[in-house]
Amino acid sequence: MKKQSIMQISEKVAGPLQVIASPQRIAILLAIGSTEACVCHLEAALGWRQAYISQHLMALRKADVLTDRREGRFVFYRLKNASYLDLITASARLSGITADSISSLINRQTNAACECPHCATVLVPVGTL
Amino acid sequence: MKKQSIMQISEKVAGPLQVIASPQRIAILLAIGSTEACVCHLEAALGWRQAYISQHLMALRKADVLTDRREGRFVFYRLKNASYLDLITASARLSGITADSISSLINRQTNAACECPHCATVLVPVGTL
DNA sequence: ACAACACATTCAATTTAGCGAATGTGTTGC
DNA sequence: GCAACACATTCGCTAAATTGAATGTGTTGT
Repeated sequence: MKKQSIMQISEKVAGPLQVIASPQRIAILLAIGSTEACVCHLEAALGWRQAYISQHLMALRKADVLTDRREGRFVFYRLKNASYLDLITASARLSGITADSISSLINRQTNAACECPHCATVLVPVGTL
Repeated sequence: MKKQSIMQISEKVAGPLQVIASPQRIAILLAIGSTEACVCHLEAALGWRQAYISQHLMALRKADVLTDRREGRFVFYRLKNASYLDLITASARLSGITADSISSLINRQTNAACECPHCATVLVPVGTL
């Protein structure tokens, strides 16, 4: 009874880790951060092919890590649970990375190379025209 | 500069996660817990082949997760950094597992089915003879 | 309705991890 | 020294994840 239990629990615990445990997935989650981000934003931030990003997003969505929200032609992704960032931060500490260099990546909200409504609005406020 | 940085950091962050992210590895780390454990202990606790356990231990040792200490014929393994248990606990929370059911697994020190010096000493104290 | 855009999905090939089987290494007791 | 014990390591096969290429779907503007 106890021996079954430890493996049953371990399988559940491993679930979230297995989906996240890849450099690409980590980079995506960091790029999304605590806000929401569209695919074009991630394209600009990471410099990868669109289809490639969508593949990872699909996996993270199926694993219940991300939620998506459609707004016109754009689809915005957001962490379903902010604790995933804590998991990443904890793993970063174990890798000898300072909390600062992580949070500086997490907190960047907009990307100059991204043309989506969210980023564009911030970059070109109405008052300047 | 920034784009390179996010992938460099992500690779480092993914490191510890990739080694840990499997039900077997999680079970081993839980079985070791915050103390040290010999291979025979893990054999008794998990019910796996010895060579199979050693394979996982080897991987965890190469990834700097575990340290080993030889004492006679026995080799005792210990977490190199207790924060790995925090990582597991954090992932457990994300899986909807209570902290209690995790800590109850972590804290079991001895195993009746294990014949190693550590367990045997505790199970048969000198005063009872 | 059609073209352009933002994103999703499928398919196939390559790479990689998981795991059993066999064998090797270091230690103790006789 | 040799046999028994505790553990480590290598090899090879199978299963699964990764990723590029191609294509599909939904939305907007005209």
